[in-house]
Amino acid sequence: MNELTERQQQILGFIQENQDSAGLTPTLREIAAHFRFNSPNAALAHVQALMAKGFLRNRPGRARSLQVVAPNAPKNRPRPRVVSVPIYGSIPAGRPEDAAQEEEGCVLIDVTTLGIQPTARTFGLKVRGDSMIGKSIVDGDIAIIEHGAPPRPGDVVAALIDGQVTLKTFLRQRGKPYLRAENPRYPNLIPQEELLIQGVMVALIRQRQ
Amino acid sequence: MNELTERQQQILGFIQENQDSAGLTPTLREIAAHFRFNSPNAALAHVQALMAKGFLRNRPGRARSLQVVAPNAPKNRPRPRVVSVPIYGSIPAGRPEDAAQEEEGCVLIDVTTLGIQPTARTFGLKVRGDSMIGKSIVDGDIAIIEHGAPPRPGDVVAALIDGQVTLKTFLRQRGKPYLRAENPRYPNLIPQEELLIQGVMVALIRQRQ
DNA sequence: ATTCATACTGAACAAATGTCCAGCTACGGG
DNA sequence: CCCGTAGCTGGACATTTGTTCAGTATGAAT
Repeated sequence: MNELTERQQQILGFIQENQDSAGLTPTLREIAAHFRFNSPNAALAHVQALMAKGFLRNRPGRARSLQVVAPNAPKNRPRPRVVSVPIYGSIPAGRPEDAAQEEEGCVLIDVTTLGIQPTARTFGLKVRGDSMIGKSIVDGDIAIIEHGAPPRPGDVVAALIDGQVTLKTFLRQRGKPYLRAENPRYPNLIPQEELLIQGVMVALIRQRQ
Repeated sequence: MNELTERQQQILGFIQENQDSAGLTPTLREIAAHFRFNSPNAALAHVQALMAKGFLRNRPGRARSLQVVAPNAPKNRPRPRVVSVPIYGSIPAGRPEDAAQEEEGCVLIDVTTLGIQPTARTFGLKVRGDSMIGKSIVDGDIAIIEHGAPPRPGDVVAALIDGQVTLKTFLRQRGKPYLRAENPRYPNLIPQEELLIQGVMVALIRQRQ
């Protein structure tokens, strides 16, 4: 990986900061104005060097099309589709998108990682407690749930129980569905009414404490 | 909050999808092309309606300056920065960016989720085996490693042992570092030479099998 | 029948923006 | 001394892009 000059690092940082804060990719003239260049060509020269070194790419001739590329990413790899997955601490009732719910940020994941359709309604569920420790799902983890997907036996699902959404393993016994906790300290759940499955867990994310 | 017409919802969604996936805000002509309008003015009319209803804002006269304003989202929320994290099955030796390594795709995660600096050198490591089951890290998981971060006692680290990179818990005993497997079937590792730490695990991702 | 809102078409223009060319200075290495 | 690289200046041009104006069609409400 080529080293960046000091000026190149500054310019790359400026582009990144603008995209983070204003959500707007700066133009060559805006970059030139920031660094007090008298010409957009100076900015263009640095940007071209950064592109040659694999830190930036653009769409030639298109306005504000600079994109920061992670240096270790393979070249010309089609950029995977990212979905923004809201994370909920709990979902007391109803639909994930109810505004009254306790939202705890979001996470961006590409759909290939999740193995789901880009249009799927997906949300994250903050795991509380240790009922799923047998499947190495621990307190604080974030379960990525695909809403509306029909569960298969063995799937970890988000189910609505007593007005709370909780994770359990979905199984069938003699054709009847039930939910199994993966911790012997918790009982299985055999619903008397129709089971309300919010969705199936498609991925798990654990963050550093 | 004003209701959106069907077409307005479609156009808003198109803008959001482009920003999420391509990271590039579409122009009025690109919106018109997508919806097969014959005139950018049609797209402009919808965009102006969305701005009047508070779902979009722009910088007048500036290219690609449409920004989605989520009515329920906090104001001025900084857009999360996504890093593309390459996933390696193993890292036999040396540096993660060695091209000869066995790469198994990548994952995009925003840096806030990872809790790291955007410039950090980060890679994913496919977990093999069950040596870390005591910390609920199982075979097939993807450990997101921040390269070069100094480990603290208790951190899970990617260490180079016998030419292989493996995950272990980093600890010190009487000032000397050693590595603990989180499975009683595996011994602790007290290195005779300097410990080669590739990085610290900052997150874990588990995908549906 | 009229009015209003929605959803466009068509054309033109000004400004923004990327790109190119020619050129300069300073510095380090051979 | 010469060459290559980095880091700019200055200017010009082509293209992209936002914006404006005038207009039509449709459906719903009055």
